[in-house]
Formats: sequence, structure tokens, C-alpha cells
Amino acid sequence: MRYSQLFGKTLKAVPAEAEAISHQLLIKAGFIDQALTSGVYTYLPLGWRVFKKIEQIIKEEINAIGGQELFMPTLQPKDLWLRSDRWDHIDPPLFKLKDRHEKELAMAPTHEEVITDLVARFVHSYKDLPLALYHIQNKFRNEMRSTGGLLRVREFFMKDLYSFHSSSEDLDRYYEKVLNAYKNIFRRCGFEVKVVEAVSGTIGGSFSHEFMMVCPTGEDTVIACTKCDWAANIEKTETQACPLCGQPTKKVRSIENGHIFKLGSKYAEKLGAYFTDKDGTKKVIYGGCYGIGLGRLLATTVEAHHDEKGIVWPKSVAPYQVQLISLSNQQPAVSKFAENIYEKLEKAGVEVLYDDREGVSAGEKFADADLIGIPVRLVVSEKTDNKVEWKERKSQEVKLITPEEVAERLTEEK
RNA sequence: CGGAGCGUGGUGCACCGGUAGCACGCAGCGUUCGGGACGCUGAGGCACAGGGUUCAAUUCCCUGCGCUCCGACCA
Repeated sequence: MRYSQLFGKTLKAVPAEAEAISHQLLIKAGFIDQALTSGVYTYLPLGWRVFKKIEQIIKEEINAIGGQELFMPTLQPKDLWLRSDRWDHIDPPLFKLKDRHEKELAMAPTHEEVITDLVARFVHSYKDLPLALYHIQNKFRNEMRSTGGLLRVREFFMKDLYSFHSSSEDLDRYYEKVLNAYKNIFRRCGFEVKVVEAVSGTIGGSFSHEFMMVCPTGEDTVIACTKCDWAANIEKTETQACPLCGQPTKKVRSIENGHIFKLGSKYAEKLGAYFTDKDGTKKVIYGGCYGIGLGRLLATTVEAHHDEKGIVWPKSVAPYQVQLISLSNQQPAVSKFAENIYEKLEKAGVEVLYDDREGVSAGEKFADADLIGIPVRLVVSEKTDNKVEWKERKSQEVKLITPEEVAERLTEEK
């Protein structure tokens, strides 16, 4: 991609409402637009590429534990929500609307109702279980307040996975698998999470865990051991000493990046999801649900990976792997050399953002590259003398290498 | 939902009871050319909306709408 053609520009000043560092950087670097309205954001091309990377990681990990992707709608009938008794009893409340016939609808905040109803009509035998279904879909939540840019919004993409089982033991087993898959997802996005027991809120169920990234911007507080890895939700525990190692605990701010629930039979009973077991008896289907907010995950990644100059994307989710900067200074030879490298990399399938802008100073190009945070920066100029300067975003080291070596390094990394 | 504040070119801000300026950005020309260069020129605003006070309102008052912050809440 040629930077000169890329939609979305870096900014020097950001709107005053941007408080969280991830919010500021994502706007400044041209990944998202300022809020369209409170808690509603447009992803610009750069931001959307990162989103797609995260989406891919999630799909791989969920597919690996047997998740089947489907797609469920946003508009949902009132009747379904009355059956689960959540039409009026859910927090944050539903966004509600009426169609032209005055029929009431809800904008989906989650899909327990739809999927349980669906499964109830498709699953009749123990042979149909277990089953894991998921989708990545737009959710609408009537939050009291939106905060921190992408950290808490009213319209957002969530990966929601639902599992269905013939027994609570089988649910337990799958729950552990999801827990591990989630750890993998966050690790692949470049940060470690603390897994804490949580309160289940209006989603219900017996047991739930949250995945927290410790970070001062976070809105949640967890109790963490000062020595070992132990942590717990503050709503669950008030302990001075770590139950594992006895060391003192402290309160730390954190961002909730995922939440998983053992629902048991709650929705199945309300929505009539039963199956016939081996012994011919009718039994209720056990369920779990598992959610990750993609935009929040994206913002959290920025919270975890930035410095004073800008974002420092992990390779796994970077919008491009390389930023090629041409300091051609209107010298056709340099320009041609840069074009050549760009074309070769493109042909080799390397994701490259090529800063081909003319009449823009070196300083500005460097500053933009630092801000955007692509892992590898290549510079071509008169000084590099038919070689290419290689610098990684997270280090200061600069190497001068040949175009062939560049191609080699980048293709072997793939 | 309680409390507080703010709405002025694209963005960030200033000013003022006498119909608006600055910086960045944008356009043109020229000089620059390895860490956000510089000069000149130019375009761009019914001051959120409606009502009121006043000779006169962007400025004061009221209402609405929008946004932000603190709190409470939170799958």
C-alpha cells in the first residue's frame, strides 16, 4: 500500500475527549476516527487491518477447540427476550426499537437467547452433543457512559462462543479448553492476562472467569499477589494475603478483555432446549458462553505496546509488517530504487506500507512511522547507496543491508 | 441515573455586549531535503439549535440537542 493513497491521516492534535493513551494514539495515528457519537467509532483502513488480524487469531484458536462459525442477526424479537426474562432485566439495558407495524425489537447485546432457541430446534439427541458455535458480530449495549475510546463503547464487535453439553461434567471439561484458548489468544496479541473468578451479573450462571490485563487505564480493579501470579476479582475477594503463597496482595487497575461463563441449564430451561440421552430419558442441555470484545482487545494491545513516540505493534497484529520510507529528495535514482523494492516485496506477499510521499521531510516521515508503529522500518535514500536501512520499531539498532537480504529476512519470517 | 463542565474554520484553542482571531492542517509558488524545515500568497466560520434581554448577542438569560469529566453501574 502506498502511503500517499492511504485513507486516514496522522494528526498532531487529538480531540480533547481522548483521555486514554490508546484512544489518543489510535486517533492520532489514523487507525480510528473520532467518535461519530458517544461510544460509536469508525475504523479507518489501518485500524480495520489490525481488527482483521485479531479476528483471524481468534478464529484460529476457537476453530482449534472445535468451534463452528455461524452468523446470527442483530435485530431480535421482543418475544425471545421475554422468554428469558431479560427484556427488562438486563444491564446495560437493551437498545429497543419498533418496526412499522409497532412490533418491538431489540438490537442484539449478546446471543444467548437466539442461539439457545436455535439449538433447541436442531439438537434432539445425545449424538448431537457436544456442540460449540460462535460468531463475530456487532453488539449494541446501552451503556450509561462510554469511556476510553475503544475501551468501552455502545456498538462493538464481540466474538461470542456458545457451547452445549449433555452433562455439567462435559461442560466443565470444555470450559477449561476455552480458558486455555483464551490465554493463547491474548498471548498471541502480545500480552499476558490474569484469569480471575468473577461475578456473573445479569448473564447468570454458576461460575465465571474474567481475563484481565493489568493496566492503569483499566476500569476494573483486581487483587493481585505482589509475589506470585495469583489474582482475584475485587467483588469476590477481600484478602490481605495471597492464598497461594501468603505474600501481601495489592489492588491493581486492569482491563477486562474476556469473560467466560458456565451457564448450566439456565437458558436451556427457559427456552426449552432438551435432548434425549442414551437411556431414553429427556434431559436439559448444559451450556456455556464465552466472549471477547475485539475493539477492546485492539485498544488493550495499544495500551500494552506503546512508547512516547507512538504505537509499537506486535508483529502478530500489526497492520503491515514493514514500512518502507523513500527519502528520494526528488532524485529519480533513489525513487526508482525504492519503487523496485516495494514491488518486489509486494510480489513476495510481504505486507508493506510504502511511504512514497514527495515533498515531505524526513523528520515527518520518521515521526509518522514511529506513531503508526509498524514493526520494521526500511529507509532508502541517497545515503544508503543502493542498500536499505533496516530498523525495528522496538529497538534503536540500525543496519544497512542489501535488498536481497531484506527480502530474505521478511519472507522467512512469514 | 446523580453531580460538574463544555459546544467558536477540518483539529486544538483565544477573544469580546458593537457580526471573529491564532496555531496546526489544507491549496499555490519558491527555497529546503536523515528526525515533525522556511518564506510569501490563498481558501475556509450564519460562533450547536430555538427563544428571551438589549439600540446592538458569538458574548448575558432560558429551553432543547450534542459532547466530556466525576460518581454509581457493567455480560
